Amino acid sequence: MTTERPLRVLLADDEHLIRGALAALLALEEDLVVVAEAASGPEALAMALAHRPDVAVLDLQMPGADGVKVATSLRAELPHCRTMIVTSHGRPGHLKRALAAGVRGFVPKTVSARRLAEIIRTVHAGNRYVDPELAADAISAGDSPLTAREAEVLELAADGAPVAEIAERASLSQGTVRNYLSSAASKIGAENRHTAVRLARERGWV
Amino acid sequence: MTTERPLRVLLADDEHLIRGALAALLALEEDLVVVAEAASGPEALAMALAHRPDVAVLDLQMPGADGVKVATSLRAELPHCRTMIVTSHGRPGHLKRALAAGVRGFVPKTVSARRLAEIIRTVHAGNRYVDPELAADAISAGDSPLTAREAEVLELAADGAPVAEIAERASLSQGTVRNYLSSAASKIGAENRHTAVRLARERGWV
DNA sequence: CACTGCTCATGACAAACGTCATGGGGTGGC
DNA sequence: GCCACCCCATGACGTTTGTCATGAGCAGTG
Repeated sequence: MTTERPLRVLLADDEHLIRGALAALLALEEDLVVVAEAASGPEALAMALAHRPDVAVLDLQMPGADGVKVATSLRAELPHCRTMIVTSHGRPGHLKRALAAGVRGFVPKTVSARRLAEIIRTVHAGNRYVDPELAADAISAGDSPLTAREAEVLELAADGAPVAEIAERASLSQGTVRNYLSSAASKIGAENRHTAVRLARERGWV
Repeated sequence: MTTERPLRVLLADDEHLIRGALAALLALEEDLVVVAEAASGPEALAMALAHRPDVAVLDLQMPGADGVKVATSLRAELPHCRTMIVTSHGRPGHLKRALAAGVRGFVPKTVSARRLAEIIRTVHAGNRYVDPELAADAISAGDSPLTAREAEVLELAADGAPVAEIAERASLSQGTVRNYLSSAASKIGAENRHTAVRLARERGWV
């Protein structure tokens, strides 16, 4: 691990404080070099295309496009580049979305920098790494019992919009919307759609 | 700034990655020394009492007790210690709560480490610092138009509970609850209580 | 003291919502 | 080809909400 070509890393996080600090810590690792930094989704994509990193470390929540979206685009445009997600809130749903997008690493920000460096190497080697606790959460939350439309309608109900508005935005009749909301709520075990939205959010089903 | 006694800093953030990285960056500043780190609210309090820092840099969201609660306790138990909050999401309400708790600095995590160090010095010198953008948000959100009971009832409605449950938990009649919710929603300009809850949250009125 | 504003309540009405039964159309599996 | 399951809709029903008018008790203010 001395004379080898260093592992090129892209760092994307909208929080300057964290991104800078992270870059500084990763720079301490001899075999890693941070070749680019980005503060938003689109910027991350542009930087990746310009600097062609081996591994892209993406924050989940960024302006423009979140980490998973960036990972999806990256997979298409820069297939050799491995992607991993670092996040503060480990919702089960995010993990699922990320894995579906071809992300190979998923870690909470509670890990240490040294550990993160190890995981970057693991991911670069072609292996996967998912934080055990997050994985356990995802398993215990189970798979979503909701159908595609139920989930969609529930999402439209998220900000407290009345049925009429949801119906219009989904191009459905009001009756249909109420049916979907009703079945979604009963599947989730909620008394009304508002608590249903909350619970579905917590379990990563929307 | 060479022979002076260094400025003692406590760092509290539940995200190990960020806390460690931050400590490393602040260590680069000659006049600052991180004397303690904590990963939770209670731990932050204990560490502060043990190490008596000059400035406590607290994350807003931590397990156990959030940054503002810690600041409140700190103010009582360690009055000479200045407190400041660093946060990812700058909700106007948080800022108001923080200032009321005697916090002297309030910054988003989008600032650079160098800037943070400057602000730590500013706060230590007895001055206040509030991120201009967050301050503007707080001002534009204005003061809450809600009466005490309206806010209380709205809060009980936060998780989507039906009126009957709210009435029971508030020891009010259902009719009264509906009146409060109605007037609160109309004051806020929301169509129903659920959006009212959301908007009130965003503006820091609950 | 009159006035204003908050608190709490009741009753009543319309609108919105949750639930159920029912049915047609589509897709995929066995 | 049958069956299961999803998608979408309609109509009907009872319940929950939102809104309004009204009024009593109780501060605090000028």
